Amino acid sequence: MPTKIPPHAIFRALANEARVRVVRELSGGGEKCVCDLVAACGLGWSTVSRHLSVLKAAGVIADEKRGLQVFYRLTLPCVTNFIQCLEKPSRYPDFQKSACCR
Amino acid sequence: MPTKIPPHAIFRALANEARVRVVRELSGGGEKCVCDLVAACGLGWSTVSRHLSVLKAAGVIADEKRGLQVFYRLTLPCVTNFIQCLEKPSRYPDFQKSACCR
DNA sequence: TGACTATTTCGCATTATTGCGAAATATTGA
DNA sequence: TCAATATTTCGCAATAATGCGAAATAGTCA
Repeated sequence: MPTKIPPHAIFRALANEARVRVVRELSGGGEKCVCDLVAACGLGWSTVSRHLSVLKAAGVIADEKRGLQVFYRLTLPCVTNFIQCLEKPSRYPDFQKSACCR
Repeated sequence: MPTKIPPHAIFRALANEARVRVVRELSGGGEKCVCDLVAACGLGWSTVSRHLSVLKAAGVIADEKRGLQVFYRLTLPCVTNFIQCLEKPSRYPDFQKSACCR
């Protein structure tokens, strides 16, 4: 059982456009190899690899090596839900009336 | 209507222990003055004030001045839900079996 | 074994974040 | 108007994050 990672550390792991893009790519439960994620991010391999290690250290994703390739998958599906909530058009209502994430 | 703030910017706003603490203090829909939040964070006034401006710029909280004091409230309740999810003990299961945020 | 492929690690330069204290701003009440 | 209170803004120093390319590592296959 991994050590408990505090919420702000999870947020920190997600506080980057490329890392959110990785989460998006993995949303739905599928796996992607690093090559796919590099293509999706539009950044260098070494950069994406480090982003992946940040997400993995935070417990957001997990990896599995098969042959030459490493495949990543999402381990924290609620992140997907939350991102979807953040993208609803009705995102800025008053607390009382909010339909966001409910 | 404020400009749409991308998810990673929301995550960035929450990527700090003090700012998450502020969100916690405001969870439930109540208001708090800056003095309360300074006490809750255990940091200097100027530091907390800047944290509040970061959260406000991200659309996570809103402020209202009444008399000498400024009161803050949460505008994005799904953040509370997400934090609660992150704190569930069953946070690190496999994607398939996860009960997190469901 | 040796070449090839996929990925990670390292070191660097640039930029962003964090916390502080001092100073500025705004509101209230004598 | 003047002083007191509540909060924000500013400038600074220290630390962290970001992206890159080069080099290292690991697995596959001839």
